[in-house]
Amino acid sequence: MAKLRNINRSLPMQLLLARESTMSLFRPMLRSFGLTDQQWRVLRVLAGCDYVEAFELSQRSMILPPSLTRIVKNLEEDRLVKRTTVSEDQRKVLITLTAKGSRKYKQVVPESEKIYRSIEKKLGKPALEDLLKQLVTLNKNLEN
Amino acid sequence: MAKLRNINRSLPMQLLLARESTMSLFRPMLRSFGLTDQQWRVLRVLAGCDYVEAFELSQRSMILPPSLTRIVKNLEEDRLVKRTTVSEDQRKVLITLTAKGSRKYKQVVPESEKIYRSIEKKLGKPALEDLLKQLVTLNKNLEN
DNA sequence: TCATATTACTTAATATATTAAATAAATCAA
DNA sequence: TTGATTTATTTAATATATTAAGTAATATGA
Repeated sequence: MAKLRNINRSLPMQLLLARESTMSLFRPMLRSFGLTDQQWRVLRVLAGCDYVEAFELSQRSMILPPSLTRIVKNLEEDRLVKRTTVSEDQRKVLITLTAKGSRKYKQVVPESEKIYRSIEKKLGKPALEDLLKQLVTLNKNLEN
Repeated sequence: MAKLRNINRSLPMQLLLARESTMSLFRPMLRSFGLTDQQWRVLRVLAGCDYVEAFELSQRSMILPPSLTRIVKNLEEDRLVKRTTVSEDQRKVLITLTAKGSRKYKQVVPESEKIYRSIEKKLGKPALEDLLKQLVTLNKNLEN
């Protein structure tokens, strides 16, 4: 019978496993701040600039537009972000962090970095750097 | 303000991106066979053995038990898998591939391998091997 | 042996992913 | 200028993820 490669030799499976091993270290911390993984990705992008268009936010947070609509709605109900429209193009939606959102972000950052450093310690900084470099290369080469 | 590392230097984000770049190559093919990513992961594990307990299937397909319950139910409705219980321990559920499921698996395998080889070509076999090795190491070292 | 704990799985509730279709504003072409 | 197209986002429908709680079968210990 046609045999598929073993899971240990499957790039998609190893990437899934790696993503899970990694996120499982951050998840409890994020939950303790009342944030889902995706909500944190959104806050993180918003913290880097004054406002972002929905489409760009979708790209940069790696969340598809339909999911983003709901996530932003929930974040808005929690008063962490604010949606506005820009008069020059009424189709576009701009999203910004509120003061409360900014405070939340600042609370999470040091905890996140703490976990990141513990990962660096477990893997070794050179190995981590090397892995990151290879992932960036892969992402560039598989870009559609 | 406390600043978080850039996304290009974030292991979780690069892993997410890499997983997406990779899966986006397989997804259209799987959909053309009427399979979701997760359904394929299940079929793939089942193809490797006569029967699997639900818990082991969950582990090996990287799908949490509550999701697996529904996925197996849907696969069962499509007549691709079958659920049975074993009398020695009535709590356990054994899942097996049906003949139809096995045929589906055999149809997908060569298409999957074709895509895999195209990835090997894009990245270079040594780079891919190296990346896989590093991911396996990461997964081992971050194991909880 | 019988109450208690554990195991294996399912249900439930909420959040997100994916694909397609809908909507409304902006642009383009005749 | 107006009808057709494109763009930006939202809605809808179905599938999956995550966490907590529930259920039934099995194992454990006094």
